[in-house]
Amino acid sequence: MNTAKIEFSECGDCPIRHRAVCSRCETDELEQLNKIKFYKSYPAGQTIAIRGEPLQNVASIVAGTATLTRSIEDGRTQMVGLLLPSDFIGRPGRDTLQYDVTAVSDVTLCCFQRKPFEKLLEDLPHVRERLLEMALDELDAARDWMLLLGRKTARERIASLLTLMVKRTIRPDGEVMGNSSRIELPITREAMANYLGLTIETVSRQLTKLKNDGIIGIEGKRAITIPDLGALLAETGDDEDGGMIV
Amino acid sequence: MNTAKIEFSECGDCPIRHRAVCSRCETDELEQLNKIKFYKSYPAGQTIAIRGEPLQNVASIVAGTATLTRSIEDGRTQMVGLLLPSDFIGRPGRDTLQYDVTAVSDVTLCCFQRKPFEKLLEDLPHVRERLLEMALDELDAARDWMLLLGRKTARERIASLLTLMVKRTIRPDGEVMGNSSRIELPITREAMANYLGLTIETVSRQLTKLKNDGIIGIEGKRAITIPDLGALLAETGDDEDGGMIV
DNA sequence: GCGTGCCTTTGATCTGGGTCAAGGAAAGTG
DNA sequence: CACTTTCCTTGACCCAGATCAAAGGCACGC
Repeated sequence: MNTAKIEFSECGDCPIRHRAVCSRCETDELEQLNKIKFYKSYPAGQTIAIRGEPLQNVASIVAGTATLTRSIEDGRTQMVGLLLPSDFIGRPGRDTLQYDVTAVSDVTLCCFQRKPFEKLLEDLPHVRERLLEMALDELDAARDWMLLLGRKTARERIASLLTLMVKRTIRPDGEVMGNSSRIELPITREAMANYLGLTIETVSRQLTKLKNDGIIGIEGKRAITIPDLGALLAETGDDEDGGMIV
Repeated sequence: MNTAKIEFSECGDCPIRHRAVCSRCETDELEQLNKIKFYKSYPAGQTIAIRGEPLQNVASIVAGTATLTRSIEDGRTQMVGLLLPSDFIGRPGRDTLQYDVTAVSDVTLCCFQRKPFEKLLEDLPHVRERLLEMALDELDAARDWMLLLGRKTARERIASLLTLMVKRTIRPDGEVMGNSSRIELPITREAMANYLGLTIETVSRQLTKLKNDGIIGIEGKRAITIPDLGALLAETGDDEDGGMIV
């Protein structure tokens, strides 16, 4: 998808930049991190890691979209995390992953061998601090998602997801979106359904309903236009302040 | 409820013991923490904190049960966390809370003023490390709950909750439960419903169904007996290994 | 003992979203 | 260009769980 979009330089000298630490890292700290980092790419659709298998590396997403899913044998699947560039995979202090990680688009990771990384952490307070912040942000996001899964209607769920996508699309260039915007859904209907706790049929139906109501426009399979962001926001079921954490 | 059960000495010299740091803290580190700690109690039903209001303190639960909930104006409410003794409330680096915190039973908190606590954190690597661990555990728990909310049937949800309760009941004395056991539900049907993304009627119906199927016994309103834990586990919809993180 | 509330159970009915089934549409492939 | 394959949409029908409504307990104060 956009593997090539983010240059090496964007990932920067410090490999877990973006939401991560590096703005606060000292040069020598970066040196240490750089010594154990390496890049790895996965084509769209490929499994990056499977629940329960020992985890060799931790990584930061440089480009592409990956998903974190949890499922039961009978096939029911729930996405529990959407990983966009700057998100972190894996966790210090755990040697197995609790979830399946899958590349949705072509994905490039900036990896660190877990053991050395953990050892390094002890000397890198900035990184540890940033990891805590990120974990807490993810926790908030997960909890917001719990409200969605437990209490929201199908239409509200779709609207919430689109809102989330818009918000997360803003970030890379730091540009603030106007009232109207256009997003490329980085995921299939199936992934959307798994994220929202719905079926693909319901996702499809609600999308067309939102289109018919003039809340969104649909261009092809993946592009959504949003003529009035406020109108979409009003469909999410959230409080005005738009509590959803991205 | 059991306010008196946990003695001051159990909370120990280090106030965020239990799941928290203190086993690894040095004596002088404990000293520092103790200087800014104080206890606070809330009767059952009382609101401990409201979403959005500035957060003065962080705290560790010493006794009782509290809930973390997120809700929308129209009354829909989703519980996003069940706080039992040893759990932590609040987060360093955020000055407002994202959720409502409510005492379900009588609750005793071990509080720290947030600002001094945050400053202290800089010098207490053990505590920071432990906070990260706890955040990651909570994240895993939240994600497991997402699977429940997104994909499980009402019966599976009830069974999962009971299983969770059993597992969390074990901890305080470290005693391993036998195959059969008895738990006191610390929460009302309404709280269960809000936790599970169901209505109280459905919760009630599924509980009686499980009773009629011999999976559980119901004694009064709050006590549940589980003659065969394996049978209950089989109803949760989870993999055999019982992946649920407590 | 007798209300008065609160929580819980049970019943009857309704409905949002699931399930099953049948077509499109776009992209690749030989 | 026909021929899969993959993804998406649409329709018809169904059912788990929501909603609406009515009783039980049980604990409390008077």
